[in-house]
Amino acid sequence: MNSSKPTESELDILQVLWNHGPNSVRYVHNIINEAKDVGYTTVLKQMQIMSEKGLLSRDTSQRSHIYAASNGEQETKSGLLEKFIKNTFKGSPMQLVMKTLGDYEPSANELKEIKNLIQNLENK
Amino acid sequence: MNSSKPTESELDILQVLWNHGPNSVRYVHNIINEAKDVGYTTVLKQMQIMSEKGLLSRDTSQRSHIYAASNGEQETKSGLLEKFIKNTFKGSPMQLVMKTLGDYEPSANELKEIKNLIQNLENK
DNA sequence: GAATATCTACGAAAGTTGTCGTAGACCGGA
DNA sequence: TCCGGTCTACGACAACTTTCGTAGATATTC
Repeated sequence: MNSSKPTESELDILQVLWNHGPNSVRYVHNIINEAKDVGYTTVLKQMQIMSEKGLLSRDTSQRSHIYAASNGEQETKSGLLEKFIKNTFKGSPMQLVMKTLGDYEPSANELKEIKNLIQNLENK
Repeated sequence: MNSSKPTESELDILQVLWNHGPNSVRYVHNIINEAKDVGYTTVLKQMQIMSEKGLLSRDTSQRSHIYAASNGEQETKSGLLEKFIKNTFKGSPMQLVMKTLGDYEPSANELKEIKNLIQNLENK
């Protein structure tokens, strides 16, 4: 259950693995380091811990271990979303949607996209 | 800046103060205790810390201090929302909205509400 | 084959969050 | 006036997160 609730910096690592597929610590560190300054062994340690927790799996057959996300991106984000809605919007997905639309005022194209999705939902 | 980014349990306290107005630790503790078991001094300590952080203000003129939320509910939630979108949805509010609608499939009435909001946004 | 670079493993430390126990002040009723 | 209840303040602790230094093993290069 904890596996679907990564912390903030764990999420950074997962994003890299989701976007680029299974990779080494070196690779992940390079990507993350572009956005924020962090030591190599910091990322290494974090990925080892994530491995223990079950968030990542790893292939240790080569000297440089290859890590992969255990759970899918959508599944994991659904877990985080649920928790966020519960904590911040009293469990009401609608409140979240309404506030997001209100706060960020989507472009005409984006509104179209949403309307399409709503259309699909209505036809169910 | 930190003032608009309360932690989970800080948010619990803020919800009570937003919903019921300025109140004592005793009052807040009673409400929170209905939902989850937590000691009185735990809530007290937390509210004292929130006071130091600036999340709460307090009136100490009576023996029982009265606490009030420093920042508004909508403002605070906007801050949390922004952070969540940044961490989890690469900063894209649309991704969040689409995923929420997909995950929770709102009722016909709720869809109507969203369409109304979209209508309003289009007329701007 | 010696020096250099790269990797993992381990341990430690600092910061954050959430939790309470205890002490001491104060208040209200018997 | 004394006792039980209530209040704040203080400090401590455990769990979790984030960070990295160092050591030792293994490749790579000249």
